[in-house]
Amino acid sequence: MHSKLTDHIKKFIELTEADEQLINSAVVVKTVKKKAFLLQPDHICKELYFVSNGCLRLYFINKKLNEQITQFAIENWWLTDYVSLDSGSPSFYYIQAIENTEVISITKSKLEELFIAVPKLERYFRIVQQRAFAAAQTRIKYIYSMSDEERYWHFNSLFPAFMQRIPQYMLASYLGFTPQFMSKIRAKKG
Amino acid sequence: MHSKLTDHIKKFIELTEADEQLINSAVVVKTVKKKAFLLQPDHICKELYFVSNGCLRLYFINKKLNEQITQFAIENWWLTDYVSLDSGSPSFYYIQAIENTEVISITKSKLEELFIAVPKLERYFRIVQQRAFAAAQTRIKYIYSMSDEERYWHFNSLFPAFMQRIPQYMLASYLGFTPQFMSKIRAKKG
DNA sequence: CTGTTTTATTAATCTTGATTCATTTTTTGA
DNA sequence: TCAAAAAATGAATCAAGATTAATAAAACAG
Repeated sequence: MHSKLTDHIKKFIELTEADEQLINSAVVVKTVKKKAFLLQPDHICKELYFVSNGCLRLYFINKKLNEQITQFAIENWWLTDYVSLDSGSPSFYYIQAIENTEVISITKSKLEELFIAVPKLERYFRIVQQRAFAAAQTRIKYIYSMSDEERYWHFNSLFPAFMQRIPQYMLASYLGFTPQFMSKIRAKKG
Repeated sequence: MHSKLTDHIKKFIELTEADEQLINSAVVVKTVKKKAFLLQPDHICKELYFVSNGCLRLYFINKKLNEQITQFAIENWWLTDYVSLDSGSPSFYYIQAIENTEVISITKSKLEELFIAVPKLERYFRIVQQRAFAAAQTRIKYIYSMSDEERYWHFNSLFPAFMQRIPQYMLASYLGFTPQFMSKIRAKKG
């Protein structure tokens, strides 16, 4: 019994058939239509989402009442509001499907049970979290070492396929500038 | 046999006396004089540092040849360049002591051995990494929802004691603006 | 102590990217 | 298939914070 999730886990640790069954019976597969929400502000985030198919965005509404995207998640990425999940405090975020999406969802409490039943999963999540933090370190470095225009071209060169997949205004939001400024940049070079 | 590190670990998981001995014999205590370096660019980062006393900063030199600080670490915080550590690629960063500092240092390879000898340490590091990532999520939210001036006052209200501890120009660097702008802000209100 | 380095301040000018508002193009759903 | 909504573009003006340059104050080493 395998799933996109256990396939992913097996890239990092070994799983027995029994482990896989424990994992797959702890999770729930959810199909999320484009524009549907998995999390909304003021709700307490109780689940982690592993994208098996499609694309999610994490965003909040800023003081100017604009959507500010802070993360995307595509296939094989985990997404959740760890602040709300860890502390039990209400979230400030929306998690929304950008495309029709399939996620493998696990609740915080089921995950804690799973860590007891399959302790080596701690290792998998330790590695995943370490990589996520490394990515965040790198992102903060980019934020503080490139202008907005440079970050646009940089993102462009690193993830051309992803850029085809999302509306431009969402990338502008993620990169922290306005759609108008993005048009200006694009008009210049290409 | 305890240390500041095992005390910290015991806040998250239980350790036997034997576990503690294994941990403490895998690590090395280093005293780092103010302004001394634990990591410099072009070197491959092979160690993780747990600050038992003092204060470190992680920074790189940006295109304008200024120091850009991206992280601080005080007592009970881990600091390393996870990108270089994970991938074995040369680092872009400096890790430098801001004060005379004592760190508990462990190499990547010793840590891997320790994970085999004391598997429950995976859980400790999983939790530590998850919190670090949650902090990074929050930081990115602040970067994209407050002006530089707002972030200054916000930091000021959250960490007044830490502000006493570091030169102002380092905080300006961490917050992503110039010392001149910081003086302007301070002259206004406080 | 005292000269030197490090840190902080002030002010004038300049730049990047925001804002506002209008228009055009593309996508979507009934 | 076509109206309506969503997404992208364009241009004029504006503002937050950078740059430059000079000075002042504090910390430090010999």
